[in-house]
Amino acid sequence: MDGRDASVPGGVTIYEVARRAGVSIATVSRALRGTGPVAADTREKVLRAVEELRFTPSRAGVSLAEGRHAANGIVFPNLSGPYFAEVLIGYEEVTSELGRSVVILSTKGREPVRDLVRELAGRVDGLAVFGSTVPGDVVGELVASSLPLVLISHAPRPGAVTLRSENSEAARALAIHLRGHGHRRFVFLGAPYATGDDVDERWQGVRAVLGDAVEPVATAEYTVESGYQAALALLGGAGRPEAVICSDDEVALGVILAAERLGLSVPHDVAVTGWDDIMAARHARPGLTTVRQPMRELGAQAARALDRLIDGAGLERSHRTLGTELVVRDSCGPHPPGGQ
Amino acid sequence: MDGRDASVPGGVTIYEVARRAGVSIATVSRALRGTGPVAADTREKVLRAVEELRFTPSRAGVSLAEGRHAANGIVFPNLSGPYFAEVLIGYEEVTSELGRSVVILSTKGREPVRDLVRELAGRVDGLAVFGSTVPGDVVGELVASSLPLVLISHAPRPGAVTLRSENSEAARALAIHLRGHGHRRFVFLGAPYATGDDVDERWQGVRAVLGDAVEPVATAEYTVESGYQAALALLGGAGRPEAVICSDDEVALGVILAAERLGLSVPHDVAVTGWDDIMAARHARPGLTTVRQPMRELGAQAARALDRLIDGAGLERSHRTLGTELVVRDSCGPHPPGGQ
DNA sequence: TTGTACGCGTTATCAA
DNA sequence: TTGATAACGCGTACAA
Repeated sequence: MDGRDASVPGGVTIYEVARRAGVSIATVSRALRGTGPVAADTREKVLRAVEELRFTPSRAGVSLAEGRHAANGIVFPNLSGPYFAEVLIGYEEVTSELGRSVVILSTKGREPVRDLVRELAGRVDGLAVFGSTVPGDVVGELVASSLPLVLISHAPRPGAVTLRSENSEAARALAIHLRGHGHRRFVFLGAPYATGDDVDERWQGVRAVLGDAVEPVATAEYTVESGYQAALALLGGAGRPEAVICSDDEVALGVILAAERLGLSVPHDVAVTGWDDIMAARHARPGLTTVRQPMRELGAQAARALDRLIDGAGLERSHRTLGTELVVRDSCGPHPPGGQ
Repeated sequence: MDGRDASVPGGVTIYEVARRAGVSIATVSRALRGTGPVAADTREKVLRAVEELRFTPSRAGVSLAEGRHAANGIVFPNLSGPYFAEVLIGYEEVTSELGRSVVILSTKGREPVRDLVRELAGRVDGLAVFGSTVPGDVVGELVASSLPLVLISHAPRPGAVTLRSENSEAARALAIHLRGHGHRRFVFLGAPYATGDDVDERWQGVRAVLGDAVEPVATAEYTVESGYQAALALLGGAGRPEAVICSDDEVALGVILAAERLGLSVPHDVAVTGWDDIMAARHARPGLTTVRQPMRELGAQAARALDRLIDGAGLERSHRTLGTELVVRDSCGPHPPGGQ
């Protein structure tokens, strides 16, 4: 028993197993994969040799011969907040269940994104890409290529399978709820970066209801820190809005922190809402009113769609929208006890 | 221009590029990799053909020829909390910078972990594995194999490179600080699962200072929810401890929630401390006293150590401990204004 | 400066 | 039931 591994460099090969078992490599392959007939005692010999040599087929050899990598990739901007991590959890779980490995790529602050994506594309059978993580032309290149592709949180796009959570209706419902609290002057904090992305849909939905009563204000990023900084300016000066509708929960948590810092009460002095329903939204004080988005399910469905695409099970529905749910807690305004 | 990709199945091959450019595959390879001499105009022709055909070398072919995967793996239990995600961020960043892809594997709730790890091991040049994610015999198998291996948050182990944050001293410092607040009856919530893991070191350090004054209490998991449930029982009954020292921040946040639910004030009625200094620790109310652990750095150093191991730059220090820092906020007890 | 040809580790076809 | 052997796509001595 020598402790060599079957990794590419200097690993045990199928030839050594074959020699040790006194058979040909074809027989070893058949015995291991269960393809084709193998006599019971022959199989025994082979399995023994495999065990003694600790043989694992070289993945590169298998990939080359099989014509597939048995791996899928996923591209996201970063993993700092809960959102992408949650989606990744769902994606990894399903992909792994389907017998494929998961290769990740974070694009945040990295330069030739095109090269990185190409490199990744070359080692997987399919790719899931978050909207807004990759320049449009690179997406175009991917779409043009024959590589199975799913775009997460992305608007419908011809030639690609897209997937996202519902934004517009939930945004309307949220705006209506806030107006019901009697708020009149709103700010949408975390203004959208790109037309058609998730945040843009939320903004459009909110504006459709509130019209000129809501003003968009940008943040540097969709993070707690950015929300905090933006809110210090927003809430500290004159003309403080009555309600701050945030692009997402992290920004909203930053606003709550800023309000506390400024000695303002949420929701009495200012109402705050988020989006996503990350875990901290429930734990925040006051509890954060938000829109729940099925983050893991988003990743899981992306993985399943990709699998179907790879297995070429016909053309599948090219766009899918997952349901969301308004979660009313205490940050949006006072509710009568026993009510909603 | 035909939109075929260079993925394994049916991709454009180097032969087609060579034919189109009117050269041999050797020249194409040289032109692309910069190995060996190529005439300027020849290179032009090759690059043009590459662009027109959208050629990307098949990763499987390259891996087989080069004898390396240009990919590293990482094994963790799950990605639910910030801890593993943060370490992963550091790991991915450095690994990517070093020109390698990152393949992830989550073991939580998955069954033949040994098979999954073997599968992963077969497609990477090196592996980072969190302590306690993989059965001991599987770790043994990995150590015995020739695959470069780094164990994160793991005790020193002959034959493997290990890496962890400092626990014992910080735990002592924390315990001493708490005793300084006048607390006398302690619970360590989130009792260790395994001897020698991070939490065990924390527990040992705390007990070394507090002796019989501290009692270990287990939680189902190291999560907010588990901490919450455990704390409901712990704080709701008789004999409530004066201070709850938690295995990590998430459990501690659960305790704070439970205290609030029970109408108890932190730190007045009960002091609470965590470990890790995740972002929510700062945002919690009261601010959570904790021990800061350099999570990203842990991942980054694991990646670098693995790289050195792979490039065979001699035997490197086989165990490394990263510094931690006691972060005193308000959850551990009242501090004089202007103090600490 | 360029091309031929072999090797990398598998899978799978086709004879035997 | 088994064994030669031809792909698979690429890198690279070695020869030209």
